[in-house]
Amino acid sequence: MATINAKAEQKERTHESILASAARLLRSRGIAGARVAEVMGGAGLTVGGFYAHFASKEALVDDVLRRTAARLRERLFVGLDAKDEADRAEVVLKRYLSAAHRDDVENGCPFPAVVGEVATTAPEHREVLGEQVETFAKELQALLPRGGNRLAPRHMAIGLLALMVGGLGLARALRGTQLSDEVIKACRAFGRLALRGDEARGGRTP
Amino acid sequence: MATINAKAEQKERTHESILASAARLLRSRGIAGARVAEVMGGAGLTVGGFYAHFASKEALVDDVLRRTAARLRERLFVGLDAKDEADRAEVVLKRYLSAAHRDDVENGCPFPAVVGEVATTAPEHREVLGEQVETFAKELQALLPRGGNRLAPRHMAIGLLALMVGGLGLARALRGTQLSDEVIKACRAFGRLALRGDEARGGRTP
DNA sequence: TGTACATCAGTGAACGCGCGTTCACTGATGTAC
DNA sequence: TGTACATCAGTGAACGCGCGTTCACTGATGTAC
Repeated sequence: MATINAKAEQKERTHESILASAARLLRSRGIAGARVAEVMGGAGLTVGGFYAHFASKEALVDDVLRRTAARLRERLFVGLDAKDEADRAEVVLKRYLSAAHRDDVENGCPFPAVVGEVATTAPEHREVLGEQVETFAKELQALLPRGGNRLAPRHMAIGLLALMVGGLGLARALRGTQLSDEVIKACRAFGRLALRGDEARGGRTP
Repeated sequence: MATINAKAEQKERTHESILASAARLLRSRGIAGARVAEVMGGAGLTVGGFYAHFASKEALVDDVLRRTAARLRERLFVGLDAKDEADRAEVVLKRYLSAAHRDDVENGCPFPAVVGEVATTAPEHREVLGEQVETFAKELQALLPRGGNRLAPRHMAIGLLALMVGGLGLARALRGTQLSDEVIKACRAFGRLALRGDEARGGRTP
């Protein structure tokens, strides 16, 4: 019997490296652009072996969406306990809307690469995307200061998410141009204004 | 000679109907999803004739992007002179972030369908997309009230654009779910808050 | 412990399909004389 | 005005290519006795 299951362990390692390769490709090339043969190549394997690990490309994409979204949340929401309650969301905003995040496509947020395709040609991933958007919004909402009075916290969280996804998506699409940098800066400032505007007591000025 | 150029006129009409068909398909299926054969079919023609009108699919997509973005601006920015200066941007926000706009994909904003692909698999359209984003931001900026003091008007315009594109993109990706409606509502409220927060005089509350 | 058999992750070629583009052809329109 | 020729928008089949998936095969690992 040797090791209890050297074979199963090896398979699990392979499975992980396929997922890692797919996670990189999905985020940098989108759903259609993440080709099965290339995913397997990125894991040091050949095409045919893919179906010993996943029922279909669709199943792979769903798995990868869940994992990359979860990893994004971890990275984005870590170490906020030490921060002042009023600053937490602003820290998230800065982490998300940064040139570093825009440029590190392979390890960043999967939403911008995927939202358009789910709307147009890949509705089969709508449910998973919905789950992940919902989870993200809920966790972000939990970080918001309680003092907000003008906007429901859930609306604040969803609005911030849309601003971040829209801003990062545009910035990535325009990568290399001056506008790309402006988009990041503008969305940061815009988000900060909304966050602080929610704290401000004053109504509209006459 | 008969009519001076019945042939040329017919060709121009055909050209327009190809563009109209492509405009519908590009917005509802994205770049890759808007197939040349289907575009021609939508104009009542067959594939082969396409190249009498466009040098390539790439050229068609660029033309369509320019036209659909221009038409969007017209629809979005029309009839605002009658409105109070402070309300104009809010009207645009409501027009853009509406269930009607989400559902009328074929006639709506082309950005959500296209941004992801330009970032991932179709960088050849980056320049045109950049032009259109720039133009949109400039025209939106011109509508903003002058009183704003906390946020540069250009940042306000770009932030609103990112929020709108991100919000509509998410809402379309999640079409048919409750979250989709929430996204629209939340982004509207979020954008309004930012617009009004910019007018408010008060700084942060202690 | 050894030996014969079973399992199954991974290989690499092949399959079927759909795409953008090309091309020989057609027929209606326009031109030359 | 009539006639022969030129033009060219549009047709529809074919081309080359890349994709997701299938499948017969392999060899290392695990099991039975």
